[in-house]
Amino acid sequence: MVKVQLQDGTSREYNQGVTVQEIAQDISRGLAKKALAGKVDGKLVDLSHALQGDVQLEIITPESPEALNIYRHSTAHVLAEAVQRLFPGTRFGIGPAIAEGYYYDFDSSHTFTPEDLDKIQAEMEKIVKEDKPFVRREVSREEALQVFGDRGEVYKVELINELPEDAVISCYQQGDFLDLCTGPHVPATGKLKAIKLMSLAGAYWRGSEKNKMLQRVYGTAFFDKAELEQYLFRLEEAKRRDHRKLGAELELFAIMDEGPGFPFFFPKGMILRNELESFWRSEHRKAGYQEIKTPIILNRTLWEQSGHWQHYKENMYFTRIDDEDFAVKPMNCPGGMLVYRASLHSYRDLPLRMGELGLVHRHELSGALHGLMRVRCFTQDDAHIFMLPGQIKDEIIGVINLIDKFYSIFGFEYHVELSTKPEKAMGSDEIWEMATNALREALEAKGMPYKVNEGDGAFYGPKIDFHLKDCLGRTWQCGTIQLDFLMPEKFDLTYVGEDGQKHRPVMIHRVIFGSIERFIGILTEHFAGAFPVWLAPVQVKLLTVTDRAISYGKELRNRLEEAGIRVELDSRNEKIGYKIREAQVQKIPYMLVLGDKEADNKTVAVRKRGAGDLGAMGVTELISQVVKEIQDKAQ
RNA sequence: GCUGGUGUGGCGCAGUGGUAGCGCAAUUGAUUCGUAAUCAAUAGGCCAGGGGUUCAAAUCCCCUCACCAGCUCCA
Repeated sequence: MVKVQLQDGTSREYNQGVTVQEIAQDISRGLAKKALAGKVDGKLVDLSHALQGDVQLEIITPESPEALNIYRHSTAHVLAEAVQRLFPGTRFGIGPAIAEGYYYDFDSSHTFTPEDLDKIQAEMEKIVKEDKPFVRREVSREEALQVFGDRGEVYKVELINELPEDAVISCYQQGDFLDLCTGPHVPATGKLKAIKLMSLAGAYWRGSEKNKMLQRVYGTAFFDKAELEQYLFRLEEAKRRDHRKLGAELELFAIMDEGPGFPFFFPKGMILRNELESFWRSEHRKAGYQEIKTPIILNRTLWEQSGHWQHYKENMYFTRIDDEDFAVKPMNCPGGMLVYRASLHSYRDLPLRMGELGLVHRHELSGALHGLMRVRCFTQDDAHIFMLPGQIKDEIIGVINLIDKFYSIFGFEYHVELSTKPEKAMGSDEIWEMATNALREALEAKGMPYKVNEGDGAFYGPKIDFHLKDCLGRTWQCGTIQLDFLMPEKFDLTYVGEDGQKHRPVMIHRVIFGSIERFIGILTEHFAGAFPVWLAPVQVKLLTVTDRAISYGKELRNRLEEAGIRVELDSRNEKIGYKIREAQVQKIPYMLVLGDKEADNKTVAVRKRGAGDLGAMGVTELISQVVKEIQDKAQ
């Protein structure tokens, strides 16, 4: 007999070898029907898993957090089987569940087309109807190599060869499709209800561009059709927030064929930018920063000294001036170093925080460009903090706090990553370890959860990265804090210590927005273009009902302008509904409807974005309300 | 950079070998009207660019560019 402790705390006894499915059946028919998998002592298993000893057992149903991944992973196997049926000879890569679905990588002589996706999906639905069981089998390494080797599955063989010595090797089979897989899976293909193939893309085998590019099919799956529909609807909604679309509609910016990756900012986009910059300047003044500006083009010798010439060349643009090599700056730090070095510093001056809104240019791969999120020239809200070794932790924490303050004002959620020494790096392992530990300590002192991103640091130092999400949930690095012991060395930076001797300062590179361009992209998607009043390019729009209200409209426009409000007057000969619609589409926060009544009583009829018609209000009252919202940076 | 897809007036789209179309926007005229689209007229395109096939190309083929999705890479 085995004793099985269930999730609700109760225990039951069964004969040895009882399966999870049988236990579910024993508990209730409803549960048995819903059951997808089991969790034995914290480990996910199939429903067919037989229990050999006393265990704790949880039955995985669609309500369980783990269920969707198992379900989607099983769907990926069905996708592979469908491809095997329709395109014999296809070799299989990997097919995991991912955040919003699953994918499977194929190596096929046939190039899949979007039309093929429909065919494959139809085949998948057939497989679902056939309700084939997923059968697990544990095999020896030799057998696994034999089986997959015979089938010509070179990718599977490569995976098997790299499994650790003591790994349990398991295979799953449904119908004629056999896959190397740890599982678990749903009991049979018939469990898969709402499946949809989404897209097609190339993907390098094992994520390395040195390897062959396979064909990846992305799909998703849900427990029922309604959830799938809802997901597809949400996707469509999200696309409406796309900053590239809104940027054009709201006349914020554009990227033209004449400058791929080099954005143009229109007057309304500049208002947004300038508001962000002036907010940035005032916050940084408060936080003890000074501001500098360094040139965009600097001599080759500087880039050799900084190491960029050796480590960053493929991302840089070059030019020649008077027969000498120059480079367009990809980073602001070398210029910042020269500014530090231009004067003598005492330990009393440290920490010295020098900010720079610096325009940098980087040659990004053409395929990587993406609206404002990934461009070839952008403005970093940079700063370099020069400090004593003993000030490191406090300064890092200070920057973390500043970043958090900024992101909170916009209502952004973010996650943090710690990036460690990359392959192409300057400096010794010891220095890197010291710097990485300093960053880690600061994060831990703040009690901040973080993910480690091995090998993703800058070539001169490790970094803490702050990631924000776009409308489709893709994350983009914005803020970053990089600790650097190497540049001060390379540039022979010094300060005079208490002892009268020269010492080496430590430095931090950091950005808050990251790139103003990217930040505007994120901001646009976050607010779906409906910017809070303080950022809105047009804060108040005056709408006249008839031409009789035009002179009152002009008078009001002057009053609002004097109060520092960005205001536009729409005095066209159009119906009020038409003007409202246009202002609404432009996502203008305040509309003031002006007719005979308002002109006679010297009031305004307020229509607020998101709230609708608020009725009449005195002009002074309206002005003070708008001004307060601007000052409070209300969302 | 790689794989696949797309490229038609400012925007959204139709048009698969035989004189380039629709809606919105724009311009002009009429209408002076109270909370998401008044009516009418007019104008606007070397069909991304280049080369080719054909009596004939937006449409078929080749090259280039840009964009989209993903991979790789990074703020």
